[in-house]
Amino acid sequence: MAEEKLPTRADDFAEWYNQLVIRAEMADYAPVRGCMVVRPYGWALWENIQQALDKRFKATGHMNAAFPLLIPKSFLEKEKEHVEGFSPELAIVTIGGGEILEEPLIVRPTSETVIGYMYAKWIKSYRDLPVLINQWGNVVRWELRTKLFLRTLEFYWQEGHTAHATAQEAQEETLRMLDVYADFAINEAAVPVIKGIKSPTEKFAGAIQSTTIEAMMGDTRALQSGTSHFLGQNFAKAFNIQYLDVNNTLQHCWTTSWGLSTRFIGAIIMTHGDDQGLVLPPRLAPIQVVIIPIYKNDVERSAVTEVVEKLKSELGAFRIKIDDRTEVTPGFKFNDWEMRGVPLRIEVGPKDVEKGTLALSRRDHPGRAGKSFVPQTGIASNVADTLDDIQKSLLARATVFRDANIHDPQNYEELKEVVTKGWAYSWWCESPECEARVKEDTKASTRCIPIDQTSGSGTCVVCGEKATKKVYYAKSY
RNA sequence: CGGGGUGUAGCGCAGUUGGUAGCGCACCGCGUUUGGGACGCGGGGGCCGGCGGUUCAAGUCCGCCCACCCCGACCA
Repeated sequence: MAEEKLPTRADDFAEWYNQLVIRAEMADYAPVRGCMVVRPYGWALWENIQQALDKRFKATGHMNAAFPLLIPKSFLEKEKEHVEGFSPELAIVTIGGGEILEEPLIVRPTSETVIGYMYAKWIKSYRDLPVLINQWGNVVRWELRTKLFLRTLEFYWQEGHTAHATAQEAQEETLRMLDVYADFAINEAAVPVIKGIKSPTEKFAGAIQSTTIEAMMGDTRALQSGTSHFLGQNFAKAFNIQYLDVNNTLQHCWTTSWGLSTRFIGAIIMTHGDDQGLVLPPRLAPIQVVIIPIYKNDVERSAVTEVVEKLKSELGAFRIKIDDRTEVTPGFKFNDWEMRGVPLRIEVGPKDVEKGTLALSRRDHPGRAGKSFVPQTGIASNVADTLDDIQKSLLARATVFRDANIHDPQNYEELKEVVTKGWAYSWWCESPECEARVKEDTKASTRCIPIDQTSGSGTCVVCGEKATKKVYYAKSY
């Protein structure tokens, strides 16, 4: 077993995160620098994320497919911004089967190019549109500074790629999928997110416009948790994705792409985690209820086991785990499962057998504070209600925390102060110079221009010029 | 790639003026324990990052490499 205490978040948030990911067995370091192994407990969480998203993708008319890992290097070069954005972080295969390849292959950093190539083959007529495809897969980006889940050389994600007849349709798709991400984040992961538009300097390489869901982590830094891009006709032109319209005129398609990655696991950890460890949202938690039998001797054991068996059948609708390890004490198990973030714990001991009760502990109130004694009868509906309540309270708590750490600086000096301890929400004249100046002075970047903002105008907090949009500035992961 | 740091058991560390390696946790066995991180006894485990040098003798001194971590230029 691991050592007893994690560093606290206040002491060292980065170290808290690193140790927690390892000790909760979410992931581990792989032999290659910057690569991670996602362990079964972490992958189970990812599978629940996948399910929640995939259901939504299907409901909005998308189908899954699989495109290859290897892409001809020349493909990347067909879109100018795209190649400039990605070339520094490409892994390139130059030898295959012992022979030097005539054309090097890149390990996909994202799949716009191959998918664009295929779409050009498949799309002939307006009747073929829209094409709505998603792929679940992995990509490689040769990052310099890595951190488990948040930034690794290889990561797992989904990338949706769609082609449309009109710009408007493609823009609608971009926003539709941003809504899907926000709905997923808020309602499944209990992670409050802000939907917004990336500044031109922060957008995806090759996009006309990128939108994002931004979340605030427990140290107040921002995390881009999902993105959706309107690609205009950039890739359609680079790959000749064309169709004949109703008037028999050849047109370029309008395309989009959108992605959410295993980074989101990091978002969940850093949004809800506390000094005891992980706190997983009930709807996504691999284990929703852990049951811990407590007994001193064989007589007690058989009586307790009987209750546990009954619980097992009554709680069939939930993801449960019975921790019947004999080599560790109940006290150890309490701490262990709290560290792993299981939302609800049920303890069954001799006293409960006698009184017809159970001890129920909520993870969102760690330690003895979250423990209450409840009757065995009606446990299934009690569990359902409690999980639901935990889900709600996690979202509420994270939202309160976020809003308490968004500031409204009145001038540039205040902005510089505020971004050291939270986010700034300020008028921005939309000039890249002001954006760059803030980054230079504070390390905080623009996160997004939120979509939901009241119209109006003010003066740019940096230069004092007229501004019609407010933007979030924050340090980010 | 620039600045700083660290390499000794799975992890965290100690190792004195050079004398052939130890502690805590984890792991294995037995017993007692078990309602908030149990205890006793007994075990297993090391090319001391690598190569070379000095020396009768190097974890320790010298040189050169290598790896990793932290901080600065890029990113879901």
